[in-house]
Amino acid sequence: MARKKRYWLFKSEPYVFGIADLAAAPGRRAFWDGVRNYQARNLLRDEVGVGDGVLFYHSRSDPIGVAGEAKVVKAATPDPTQFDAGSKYHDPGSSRDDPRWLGVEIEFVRAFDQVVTLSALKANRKLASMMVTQRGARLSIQPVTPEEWRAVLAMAKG
DNA sequence: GCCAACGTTGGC
DNA sequence: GCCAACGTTGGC
Repeated sequence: MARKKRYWLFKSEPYVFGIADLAAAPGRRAFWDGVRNYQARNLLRDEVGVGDGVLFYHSRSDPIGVAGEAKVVKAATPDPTQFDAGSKYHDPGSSRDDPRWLGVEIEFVRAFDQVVTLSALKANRKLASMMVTQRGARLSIQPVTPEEWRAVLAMAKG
């Protein structure tokens, strides 16, 4: 019996790495690096699995919101940027024997014709308790319920 | 660019 | 182990 599919929202600043970059990546896949928050790291390590659905969210952009859909294709492995002294994600306190930071690999599924904006998410009563619509929700890897996932995809069609 | 909200650090 | 200071995130 396969594990149950889960859903997530991954935040990214599109001028660093956006849905278009994922679509243009080799094999339309990319390693999700740079997560440097323990709560997000723990989700990647313990909860995020192959086959899970990902809402690709653009933060600090215009428009802000969910820009497309991706899926997890490889479970968490050590994030190589933590060992790279030239990377802005370098963490001198992490060792190869006991890596502190992890990342998963995701694959492009589709870009929405129009971004489902944060203001539209906030206006949808079904999404009143969705994490991303809450004030001050900074977590970069957020759990999404199946109901929220369906509601967001329905908005993308509309 | 501002700044509120949040996470982390470090003195005690 | 508390909590003030500091650094970062991210909507506006």
